[in-house]
Amino acid sequence: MQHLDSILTQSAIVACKACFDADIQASTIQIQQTRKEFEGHRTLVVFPLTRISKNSPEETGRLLGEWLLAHDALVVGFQTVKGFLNLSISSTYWSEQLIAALQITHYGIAPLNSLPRVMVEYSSPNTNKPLHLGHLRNNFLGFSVAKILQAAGHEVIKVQIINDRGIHICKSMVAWQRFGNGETPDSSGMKGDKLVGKYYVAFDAEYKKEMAHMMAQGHTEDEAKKSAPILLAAQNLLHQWERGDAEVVELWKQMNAWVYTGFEDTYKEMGVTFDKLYYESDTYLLGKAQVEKGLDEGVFFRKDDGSTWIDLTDEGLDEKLVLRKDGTSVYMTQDIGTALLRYEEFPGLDRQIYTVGNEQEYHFKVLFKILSKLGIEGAERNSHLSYGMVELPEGKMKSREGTVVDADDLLAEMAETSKRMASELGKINDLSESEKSSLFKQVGYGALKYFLLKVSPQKSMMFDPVASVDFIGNTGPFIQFNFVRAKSVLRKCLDEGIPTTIDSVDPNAWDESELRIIQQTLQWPEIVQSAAAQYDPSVIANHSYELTKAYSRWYQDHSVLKEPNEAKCAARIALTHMYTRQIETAMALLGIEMPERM
RNA sequence: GGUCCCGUAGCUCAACUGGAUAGAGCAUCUGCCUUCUAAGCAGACGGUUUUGGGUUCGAGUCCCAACGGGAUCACCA
Repeated sequence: MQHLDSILTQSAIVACKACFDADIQASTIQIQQTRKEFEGHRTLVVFPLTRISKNSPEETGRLLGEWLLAHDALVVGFQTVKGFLNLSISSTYWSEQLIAALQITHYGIAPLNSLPRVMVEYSSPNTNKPLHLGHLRNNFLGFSVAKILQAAGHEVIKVQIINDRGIHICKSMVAWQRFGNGETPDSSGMKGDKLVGKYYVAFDAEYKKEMAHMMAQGHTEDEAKKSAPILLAAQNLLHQWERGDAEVVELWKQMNAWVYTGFEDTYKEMGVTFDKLYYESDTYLLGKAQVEKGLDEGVFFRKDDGSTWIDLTDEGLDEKLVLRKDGTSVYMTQDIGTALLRYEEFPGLDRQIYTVGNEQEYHFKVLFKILSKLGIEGAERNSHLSYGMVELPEGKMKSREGTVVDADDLLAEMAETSKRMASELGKINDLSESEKSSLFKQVGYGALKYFLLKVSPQKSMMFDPVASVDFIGNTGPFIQFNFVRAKSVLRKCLDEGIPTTIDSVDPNAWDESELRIIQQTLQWPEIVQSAAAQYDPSVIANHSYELTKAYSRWYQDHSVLKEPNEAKCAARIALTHMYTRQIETAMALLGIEMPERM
C-alpha cells in the first residue's frame, strides 16, 4: 500500500502543478483508505489543498480527479464527497499485487536478522508460588512482541530473570521445614511449584496466627508484624543463605528445582520459550561493583549513614537508593548489574524491552537514566513494555484472599470448555483421541491468548472467570473457524483435481467485495511494522479480526467449488489462499496455533 | 500533595496517529442450514466519546482546567 500511495502522491503533485500551477510538498498529500460506505479504494484528502487551488474542496477534488483519471493508468474512476476525493484503482493493479504477494513465501515478513539485535524480557516470576493470570498476560505479551519484532527483521533474544532468592522463597522454606514432614512432589504427586506455593500459604497462615497471639499478649501490631517468630526464622534463613550455609543452600536448591519443573510444564502448555535464563542469585551481586565504579565517577553519592544514592532531581525524578547502608544491594542494584551483564554478553545489543506491569514504571524510568549515566550508549532506547493489571470482577487478585486465578487451572478450563463445545457440535468425532486433545488445546488456548492480546497493553483489563472467555464473536476461535473453512475449501479443490496454485488471474474475474479484501491483505507488511514499532500485538489481532470478518461475509455468498466460471473460480482460490496464509502467519505472531479442522 | 496512565453503546473493546454519518463483539429481538464446516451470515436496538474551555477548514484524538478510576513516589521485589 505504501507503494501504491507513493505513486498516487507523485501523480497528485504533478496534477497540482497542472491544475493549479502550484508546487507542493509530498507531505501535504494525505492518502487513506476509502471508508467502506463509499465507492473507491484510496481517498485523497483535499482540504489541505484548497489554499493552493483557491477553490472549494469539491471543485478542487473534481479537478484533481479529472486529471488523475486522464493521466494515471491506475486510476479508473473517481468520486468527490465533500473534501474527499475517492479514487477507484484498476482491478489489474490489485490482481497483480495479489499474485505477486502469493509468490513471496513469507509475505510481509522482513528478512531474518536484517535489523539490530534486541532483547525481550518477560515472565520473570518469583519462585515461591505458581504462575497466575497476570503471568499469562505477561508471557503472551512478551512472547508475541518478540515474535513480531523478529517478523519485522530484528534479531531477537528472549530472556527472563528468575527471582530465585530473597525473603519470599525463605518463607516457603521455613514453612516446609516446620510443617512439611519431608513432603516432595513425588511423595505427594503435587506439581512442584504448587507444592512450594502451598508452603508459602502455610507460612502466611502461621505468621498471622503468631501475630494475633503476640497482639493478645499486649504487643502492638507493628511489633508483631516485625518480630513474629516465624518471620524471624525466615529472615535468619536468608542470612544463612547469604553466608552460604551448606544445608540451607541445599534446601533452597531443592525447592527451587521443584518450582522450575513445575514452571517448565506451564511454559510448555502456554507455548512460550526463552533463549536464555538469568537467575537473580547469579546476578544480584554484579550491580554492586558497578555502583562502586559509578561512585568513583561521581554518578552516585554516599550519604552520612553509608547508604548510596543517585540524584535525579535534575531529570524531574527523585533521589533513589542504590545500596543500603549495610552495603547490600536492592532491586535497582540487581537490575543495573543484570542489564550491564546482558550488554556484555550480547555485543551490539541495540536495546532491551522489559515486559513488566505498569506498577513499575517509575523503576524503569530510573533504571534507564542510571544506565545512561553509567555510559551505556543507547540506554534511552531501552523500553519498559508496560501493561495494565488484569482485574477480576471483585477487584484485584489477592493471593492472601485466595482470589488468584491459577495459570494451570485456567488453561485446563479453557481446553475443557473447548472440548464441551466441540462435542456439542459433533463435527470431529472421527478424529483420534490425541488429535482431539491437541485440537481442544489449540482452540481453548487460542481463545485465551486472543482474549488477552486483543486489548492494547497499556490498558488494564477485566477478566470474569464466570463469563470467562468467549468462543464466538471477536475471538480466537472465530478466526480459527474461518481459517478451517478456508482450508477445507482448498482441500476439496485438490480432491476434485482443481489446482490451488494460481499464477495469474483475469482482472475481470473480481467483484468489488473481493478487491476490498485484496486491499486489506496488502496492508499486512505495514501492519507488522506498525505492531513492531509500538510493541503492540493488538494491532495484529485487530487486523486479523477485520480481515476474517470480511472473509467470513464473503464466504457466505461466494462459492468456490460451485463457481462455473473458471476465471472466477481461480480468482476465489487465490483469495482463499492469501487469506489462509496471512491469517496463519498473523496468528503465529500472537502465539496462536491454527487447527486444520474443528 | 507531586508524577504517570486510563475514561468511547448496558458490558468488553476498536477507531489507520488531526479527517467523512464514532465502529465491532457480548447481551436483547427478527430472519437464514437438502448449498465448499451455522464456533457462521443478514437485519433491528443501542452514543452529548466524563464535563467545561481552547487551537483550525476539521477534535474521540492535540493544549488547559475540573471530575472519576488506577498506579507510583520504600534501606520491598
